[in-house]
Amino acid sequence: MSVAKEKRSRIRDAIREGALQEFARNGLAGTSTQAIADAAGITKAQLHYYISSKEDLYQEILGHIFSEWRSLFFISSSGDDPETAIRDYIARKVRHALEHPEFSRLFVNEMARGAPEMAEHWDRLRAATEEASAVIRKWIAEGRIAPVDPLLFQIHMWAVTQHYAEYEVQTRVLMGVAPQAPLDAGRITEEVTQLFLIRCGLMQVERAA
Amino acid sequence: MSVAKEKRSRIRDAIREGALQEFARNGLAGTSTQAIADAAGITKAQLHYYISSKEDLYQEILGHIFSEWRSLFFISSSGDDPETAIRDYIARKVRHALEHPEFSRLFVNEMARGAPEMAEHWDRLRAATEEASAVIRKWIAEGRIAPVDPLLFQIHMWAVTQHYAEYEVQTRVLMGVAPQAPLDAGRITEEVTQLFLIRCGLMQVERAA
Amino acid sequence: MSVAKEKRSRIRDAIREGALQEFARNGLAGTSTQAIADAAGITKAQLHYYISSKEDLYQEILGHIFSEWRSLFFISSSGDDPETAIRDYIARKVRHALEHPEFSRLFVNEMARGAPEMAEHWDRLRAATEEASAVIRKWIAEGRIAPVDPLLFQIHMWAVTQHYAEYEVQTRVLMGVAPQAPLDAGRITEEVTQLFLIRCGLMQVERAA
Amino acid sequence: MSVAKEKRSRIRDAIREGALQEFARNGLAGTSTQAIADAAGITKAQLHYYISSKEDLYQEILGHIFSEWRSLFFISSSGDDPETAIRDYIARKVRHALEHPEFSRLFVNEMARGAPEMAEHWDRLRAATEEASAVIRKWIAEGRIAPVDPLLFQIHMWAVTQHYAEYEVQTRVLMGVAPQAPLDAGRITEEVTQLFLIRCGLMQVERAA
DNA sequence: GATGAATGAGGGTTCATTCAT
DNA sequence: TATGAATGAACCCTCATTCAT
Repeated sequence: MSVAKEKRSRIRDAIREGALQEFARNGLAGTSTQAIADAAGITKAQLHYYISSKEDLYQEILGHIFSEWRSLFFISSSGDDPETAIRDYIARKVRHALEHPEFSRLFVNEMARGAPEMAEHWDRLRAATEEASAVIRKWIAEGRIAPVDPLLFQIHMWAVTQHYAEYEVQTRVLMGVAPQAPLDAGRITEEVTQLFLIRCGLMQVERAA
Repeated sequence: MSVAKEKRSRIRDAIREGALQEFARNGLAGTSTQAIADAAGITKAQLHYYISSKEDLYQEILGHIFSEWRSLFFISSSGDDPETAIRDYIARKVRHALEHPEFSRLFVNEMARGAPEMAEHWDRLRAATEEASAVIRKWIAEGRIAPVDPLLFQIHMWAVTQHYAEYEVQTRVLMGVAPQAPLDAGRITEEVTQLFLIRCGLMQVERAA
Repeated sequence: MSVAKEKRSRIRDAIREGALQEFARNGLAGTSTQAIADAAGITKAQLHYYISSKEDLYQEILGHIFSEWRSLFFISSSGDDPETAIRDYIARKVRHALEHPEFSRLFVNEMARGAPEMAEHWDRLRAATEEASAVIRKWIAEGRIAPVDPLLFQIHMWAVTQHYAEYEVQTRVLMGVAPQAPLDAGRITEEVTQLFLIRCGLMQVERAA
Repeated sequence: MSVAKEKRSRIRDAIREGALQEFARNGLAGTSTQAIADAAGITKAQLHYYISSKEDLYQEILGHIFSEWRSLFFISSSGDDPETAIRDYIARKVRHALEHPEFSRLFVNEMARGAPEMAEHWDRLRAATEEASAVIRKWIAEGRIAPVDPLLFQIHMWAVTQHYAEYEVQTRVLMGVAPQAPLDAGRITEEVTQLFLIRCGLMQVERAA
């Protein structure tokens, strides 16, 4: 019984994983259930035994991504000092973008479609963002960082870090990194961190030569 | 004669426009020729009279985007001083992202697929980027801006400005702007400009309160 | 005026010629009006100005072939002696098969379809064949040739000679003749003639070695 | 299980049979998958579940015909005496032409197109023909038959017997046989056999009256 | 006459989903 | 559960023919 359950669970994971890859690559409409079944190593008929429809599977995965991101994608409101919070956030986010680019790709694809499936998630996103904005505003009020637009500051950090997932191919071309080789996470994290720490006065610009 | 030519030209434009919208929304595979025809206000058979195939139309539009971008998307190597060059670049790019978000959306979608149709364009992109990097390096060498990684500096400006096109829906939600209302281009341009000018020492951080 | 007429006539000939080639190659259903127009060196719209429909053009060509054949394809009932009549017939037919194989190909293709368009021609064909049979029967009655089945005798001459048009490709392969090089008409005519002359006692078998 | 397999096998046979009929009638280009599906008594979508493409199905059938013919269409090199070998060959071939005329029709249709799909079969055909030619040459050398051109002798036997399949409609008209009634196989076989036996001295011409 | 444009029907094929076993 | 088979709707595209200029 437990063995059967475990197998079922393994198949479900394989489906989620395969579907994520395929949806991220080709979008909802551009992905065939056959492709998902192949990626999961099962037959198409078997796939339809585990899912109710392609759309539902897509929805489920979107929700999955969303919940994973809530922990990852917002400046923590824990007691960290601003610099630590920002450094951690950027490092975490860059690492995630390089290791799991499919998440971002599926996400941006959904945005391109006008995010019809996201309606139910917007409230939670807005709330989490507002929470982080409050933290930033507090930092500003306490004189711990220079004044910034809290919302746009977050959006820009998000934008820059996401970019490495979404434009991986282009970044490889521009940085001269071969398809399979890893991108230089250190160089990226360093430069991104500087950009935002300097912006809010937590780091000084190097003197010009 | 001229009337006929004009009509033909109008139809061709309608096709390009409609196809751009649809491809940007649903990608190559996810877009049906019926949808393109509808968007262009013509019949499917008529569409196929004007194009040779969906793939070719896609390619043509991709090339179109690419050539438009060459003028828009790189820091000009003209004699501008660094601040003017950066300000202009960001303003131009933000405006474009807000007015023609489909361009970026089609582009990021193509990236997600691994950019199979871009092969022929990479060389030109790399060359243009390298040219801009040379300009930035010169600025650094001349002590006109603080040292930055020239390539990543460009990538990040690109990332932040593109973001407003790609994540328009989300941005609206977070900024509380209704679907049809315009986003606050001034606020965005201002904050983005500050981010990058401060980074390279061309603007000072406001003193914390 | 006469010049215009001549041009029109030239176009009509080009259409017939082109259509014959195409129909012979790909059959009625398998031939597109575009292909015919191309072969005739005109536009598709222009073609439809000259013909009323693809089917009608096909019919016309079939009739054309048929009338050309009436003179070619039956043993002449003129006063020739049997040997001359048979020799002439075979020589004429082999030459025609090698020079205008399209005729036979279109014909056999029509047969394969059940010859739905031939209905009106059958009577004339049967009459002509019967006429020739009468000649043969007379020859037999007069003791000028050995007894043969007059109808089958004709059918077999027809079959063997047609074959060189219909199976030209295969014959080339078997005889080792390159695609553009001419088939050995002399060898073929000689052997075919012997076959039928020997059959009706007008030529002796070579003694076995 | 076995029932399912049997059903599948029956469907496959129905497809092959239906496709053969349709292809023989209208050629590759002129045959629609709908027509094949109808002939096989299945839906178009079902057809495409069993075949990979129309072209592949055509190829498969062509190969099928070809392999069936290898045993049928060459003078056996077994120890038969010449007369038996020739008599058997003709009888076999006439029977086949009358019973399975579609084979020949598809074949001749393929020839008309220039036999683009036959490339891979030519070698085997040439080899088999050459083998039979060797047998005939041996017969001649041994004085068992009169000298003939071995290749053309084969071609002509082939031509005459094929004819009854390819021109069945015309033959019916000329012989006055109603569409469904059987052709007189005996009369045909007899006359064809005489033609070739007489040619090679294995039978005497009847004395003229 | 000639031609670019248009169109309704149909071409081959794929697909998400269901069904029977 | 799992899987071959089936299906109706769609998909991309071509075609014979007509129309307007």
